[in-house]
Amino acid sequence: MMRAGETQMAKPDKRTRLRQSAVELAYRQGFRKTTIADLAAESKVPLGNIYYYFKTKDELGAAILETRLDEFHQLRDHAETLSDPKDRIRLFIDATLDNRAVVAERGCPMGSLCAELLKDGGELGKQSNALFAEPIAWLAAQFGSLKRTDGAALALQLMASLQGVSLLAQSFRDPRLIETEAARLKAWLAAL
Amino acid sequence: MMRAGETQMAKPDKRTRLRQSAVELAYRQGFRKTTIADLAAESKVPLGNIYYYFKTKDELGAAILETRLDEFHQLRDHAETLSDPKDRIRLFIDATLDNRAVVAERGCPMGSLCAELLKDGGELGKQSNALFAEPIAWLAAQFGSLKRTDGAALALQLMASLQGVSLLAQSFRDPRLIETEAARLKAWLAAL
DNA sequence: GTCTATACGGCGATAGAC
DNA sequence: GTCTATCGCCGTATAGAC
Repeated sequence: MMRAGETQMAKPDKRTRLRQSAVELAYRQGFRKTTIADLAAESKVPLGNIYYYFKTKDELGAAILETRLDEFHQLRDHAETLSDPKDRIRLFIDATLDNRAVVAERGCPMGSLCAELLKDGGELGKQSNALFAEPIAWLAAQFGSLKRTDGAALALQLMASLQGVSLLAQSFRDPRLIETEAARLKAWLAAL
Repeated sequence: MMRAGETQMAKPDKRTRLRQSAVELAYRQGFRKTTIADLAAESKVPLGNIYYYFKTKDELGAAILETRLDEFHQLRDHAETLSDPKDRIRLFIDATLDNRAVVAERGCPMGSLCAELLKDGGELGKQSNALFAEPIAWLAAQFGSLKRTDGAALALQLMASLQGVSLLAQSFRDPRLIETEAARLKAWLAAL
């Protein structure tokens, strides 16, 4: 039991800490390679206790996906405070650009996770689809606001470029690839 | 000692069978998820005997990378029988396009392998770099033959698009994404 | 709700007969 | 070179005291 006075100052509750640690570990070393013992060490929650919050490792994977999707939702909500659809799309490109240092080390937070879960072939692979489907649908809507009839195609093209360059930047451990491609994509966007 | 695949023997020897089965299994279900027992079943080589040919699982991984790199070399050699650099690049694009059905199921044979090995964080991840580095260098040379000074940038751009769309096609299980992107890339190439 | 100890299975790798 | 049996470790998950 928590003593009085610890409540306000305490770390986030265990479920939240577990989710955050799981997201971090899965991003750093992969979901499959991350063991419950790893998670126990990172989150400082005893191994057996983890199962009180997440009954299986797959439930943990679902929570990770949910967290990553929430991150996109926050980006989207921020972007929608801008009135120009091109500015909104620029903000999306900037999300990768601003993260280029870590992307060059670990890959795209969404893409590398999807790639892994898709190969694993379980139920999580199918669920991971939303991580691409939602951003693409949103991007397509933004391109649609620009009176383009090919919004869906443009959204796929943009997403593919960002995913591809993230993978290449990771392979070459070189964030400059992302700088180059982001600049090109912004020029392309401006010219649309 | 003679290695099969380098001979004209009617029936591939065990080493070759093992390598081929390992490539197939790693592509179908991932390298990490593939167990030596899986490989024994697929190749019909008894489990213990596998270790006569490959002392560790990592050696098997290195053989898989070598095989995938050889596949690119064959494509490159075929492409270099063509005199027009644009035709050579088109052949490279066609490699993904012609494979779109299986790419939409399992991802790009090179890209999905690199992504997995990079996340795993071992020595194989670093070795996998050649799978991107060689094609990109070759593509850059082809663009260079077109008197472009930005050949390296164009090569990265093309490779990123193909890798990205392969991942998206896999996620959506839809080979048509590859058709659309390949058509766009060919038009882009023709207009260079 | 929390935590220690452990069950149970599967994995890479080896031993050793043939 | 080949193959069966098995070792030792490590993974997920559970038992059960507190």
